[in-house]
Amino acid sequence: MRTPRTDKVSLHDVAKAVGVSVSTVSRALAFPDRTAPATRERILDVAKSLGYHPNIAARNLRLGHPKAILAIMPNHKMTKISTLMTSAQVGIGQQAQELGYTMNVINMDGTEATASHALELVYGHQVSGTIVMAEPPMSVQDRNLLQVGLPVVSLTEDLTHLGIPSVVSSDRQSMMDAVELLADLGHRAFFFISGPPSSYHSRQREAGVRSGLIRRFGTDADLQKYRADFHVDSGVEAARHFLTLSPRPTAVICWADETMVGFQSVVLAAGLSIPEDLSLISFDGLHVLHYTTPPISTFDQNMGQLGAQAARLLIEMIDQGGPAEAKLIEFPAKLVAGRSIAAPPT
Amino acid sequence: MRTPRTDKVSLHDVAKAVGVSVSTVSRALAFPDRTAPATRERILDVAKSLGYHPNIAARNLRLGHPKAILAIMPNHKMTKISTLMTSAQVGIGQQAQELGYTMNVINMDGTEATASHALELVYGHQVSGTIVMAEPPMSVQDRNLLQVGLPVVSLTEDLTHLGIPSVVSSDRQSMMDAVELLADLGHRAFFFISGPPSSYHSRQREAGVRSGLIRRFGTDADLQKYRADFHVDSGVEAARHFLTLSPRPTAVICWADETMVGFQSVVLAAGLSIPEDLSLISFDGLHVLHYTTPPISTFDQNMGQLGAQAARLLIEMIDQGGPAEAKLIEFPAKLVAGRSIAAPPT
DNA sequence: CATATTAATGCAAACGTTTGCAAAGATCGA
DNA sequence: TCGATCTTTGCAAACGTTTGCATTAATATG
Repeated sequence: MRTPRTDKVSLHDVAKAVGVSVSTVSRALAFPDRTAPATRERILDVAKSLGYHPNIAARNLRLGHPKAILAIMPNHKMTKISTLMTSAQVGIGQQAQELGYTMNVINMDGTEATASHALELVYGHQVSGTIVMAEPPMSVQDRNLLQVGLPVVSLTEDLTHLGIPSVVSSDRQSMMDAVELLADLGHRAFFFISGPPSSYHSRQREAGVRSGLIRRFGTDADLQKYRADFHVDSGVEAARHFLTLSPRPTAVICWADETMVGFQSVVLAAGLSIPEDLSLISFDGLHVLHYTTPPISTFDQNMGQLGAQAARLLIEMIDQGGPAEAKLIEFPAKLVAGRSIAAPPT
Repeated sequence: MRTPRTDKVSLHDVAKAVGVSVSTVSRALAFPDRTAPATRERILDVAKSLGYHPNIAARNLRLGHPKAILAIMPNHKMTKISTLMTSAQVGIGQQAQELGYTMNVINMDGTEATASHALELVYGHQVSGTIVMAEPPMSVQDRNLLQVGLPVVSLTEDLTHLGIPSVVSSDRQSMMDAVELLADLGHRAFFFISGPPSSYHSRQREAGVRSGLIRRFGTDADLQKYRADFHVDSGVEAARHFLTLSPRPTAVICWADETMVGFQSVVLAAGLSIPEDLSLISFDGLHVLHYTTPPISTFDQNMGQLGAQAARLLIEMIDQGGPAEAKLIEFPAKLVAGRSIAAPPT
């Protein structure tokens, strides 16, 4: 029967060339000591000279696992300057590679076509597990990421309530620390820039700020709040609002570095001095915050490490077959000091 | 013979359930009109109720092509704040998806293990083409990205001299435009911050600056130069050097936004005013430059578009079988005006 | 009604591997 | 020298598809 030409050299080809069966060739390559030295050598020679390279797809089909994982990246349009997710991807990829897995990547864009494409990969047995980043586990028509039965790990969001093991940063604790730090310097009036209420991180971080205030002062009455959004422009809006306040809070805590960049650009342009007039601190650890004027203090998440952990966890689940307990792994974020914090003006 | 369990439902399963042969099931799904309405309906029903989803890997094996491309991302450590390559990846992924391809991603890290892993993917027929970004086409031992015979496209670097079709930005032309712009404002003393001489882009952009000067003034004698590197810290060093110059040039052209961010942070801290004392312009279109104080003018590359184009080109080559002519596709970069340019101080 | 044409289905091979089992060949102890 | 043990190799099935060809059933034609 007609079959697509491949001009590739297969086990069969080298077997024929050596005058031996396919199985011996396969074994000569996989278990060198389970085959006679003479034949093995001949086989290796011919394989090399013919330019044989095993077809991994065929092997994986036979073995019944694709040895590949899927990384579902968040919608790129949400964020203009953040490099967080790239770091996460690098971490995932490196770890996967070390464990013998390849990485497929899908960048979400909010369209159904893309979600569908992602599901095609998992339903089509192209990958044996998925890491979802900052996106709710999707479903399109009758297909659903959670129902397919393949392992899933959530990175950056706590989805343990859905039975999904999750790797996250210590949002809450870091924000409590931020409050403590500012309070120690003498600040009493706080301004928190949140993300959208739909954002897990925003909720966590706001909760952290409030807990910090309550722990320290017994109340969070001195907290004013502005609801911003993911990307940098919403920080601009937050700043415009902030400038209308009177009296103005002296300490600004922002839920995300990207938003903070927008905020800072406006308050600087308005003539405020940082940190003399205003102390700033935020969360994420974007490298660019070291190079603003002044550098801004932020909690670094080390997303590479988180990504690697997520990959380890996922592949562990894959290798042991079936989903494990939905545990939560939390990494502490580490304060990277800038020069954006000082005592409030007297 | 024993074979790994998969608990997946295959064509065979639904065929048995319906009481029909595998081939009819396959056809019922692929060519609905080439099968009797009654059976087709029965098959579709059973397939759905059993939860059948085709195994794409098996299909691709049979068809002889993996329907996947590989994106080789540059070493992430080179760059701390740039989001360029992420945009490129998004563009590639979207375009690939539209054309029915999936995307594997490898983030280079300079280790041989990673290069080896990438080559494993292409030699193992896991992907049918490769886009390489800002990395020389790698080779490890007897394996070489170019010799395997699969299509390769270079993104951001001109590798046409190696026979590789390439998609690039108009580095040269943009830099000539930058010179023109500054000269029109009255600048006569220029400072160019280059990247490492090994960088294709750095060479191109420097050439552009020199051509621009020569075109305008007949000489590039008034150009001073500092050799920086990829990432932001080298911009810091460039600035330290710049501050020692006397008299100082009034116009600074930087080869890359990331480096510019470092440069700016230092000259601002040194008390210089931009653009009153110093005009700044650079290249890449990083979004964060809109939010520095002041915003910095830069040439935007629209990497998403470039990536999509590279993917189209690659898949075209794949579908037509075999490498095409090594053409060069150049996209013009577009000036995004900040507030970093003005007439020189008198 | 017989035959030619068309539509619907089934058979089996093929994609490139891996591996349990069996067969053949070699080695050895008595 | 003869079974018994061990090593080396081959056979064939299996992973889940697709598809050329053959076969059967249904329909049309004279």
